[in-house]
Amino acid sequence: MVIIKNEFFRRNPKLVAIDLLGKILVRIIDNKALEGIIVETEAYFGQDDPASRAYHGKKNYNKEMWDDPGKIFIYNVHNNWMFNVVSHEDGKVGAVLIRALHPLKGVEEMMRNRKIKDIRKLTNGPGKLTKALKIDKSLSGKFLSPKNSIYIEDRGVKVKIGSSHRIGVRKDLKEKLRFFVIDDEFVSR
DNA sequence: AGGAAGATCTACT
DNA sequence: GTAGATCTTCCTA
Repeated sequence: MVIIKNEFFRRNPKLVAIDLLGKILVRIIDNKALEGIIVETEAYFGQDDPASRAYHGKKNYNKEMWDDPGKIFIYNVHNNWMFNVVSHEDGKVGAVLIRALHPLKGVEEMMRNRKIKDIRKLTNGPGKLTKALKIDKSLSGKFLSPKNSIYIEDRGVKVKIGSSHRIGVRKDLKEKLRFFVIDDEFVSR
């Protein structure tokens, strides 16, 4: 039961993406905890990464990526909120996108937020998990912290990790930057 | 004012 | 499994 500190995110986003698998994302709503194991992530770099939001330089909608590691960065795509954590070494730019969770606690609450009954479709995609956990733009720019009702814990869960190219990306890098837990049914696709 | 977006849902072959 | 409609932010003009 260790809450992850901001320093965890002060390194290459690829390493952060790998290390986040098996960690627990905790979201507090009305004093109740909604929890899920992180089972799918993607790493994004800065201006040399054509798939990154930061590729075209600093803009209003992406400026958080230049901020300190550990900050939450949220953007909207097709009416879906994408949940990222700013991750980079000093002087660089980058973020890790959380793509899927394996629900642990507060499942009833999440189903109500999503208005569905099938648990397997509850949090198996980036836009789905933000709705289930009531994450939206208002959290963008805040740090992961119990103070802000959202944080990540390490409970020592061990997972088998696989990798692939990123999803939905038009111009991907050669490197494989999507990481997921092997044999977990909550991984998207 | 117009358009595009790292997705999701639904309805099928 | 794949294909097509969807509809909200936020960008560029």
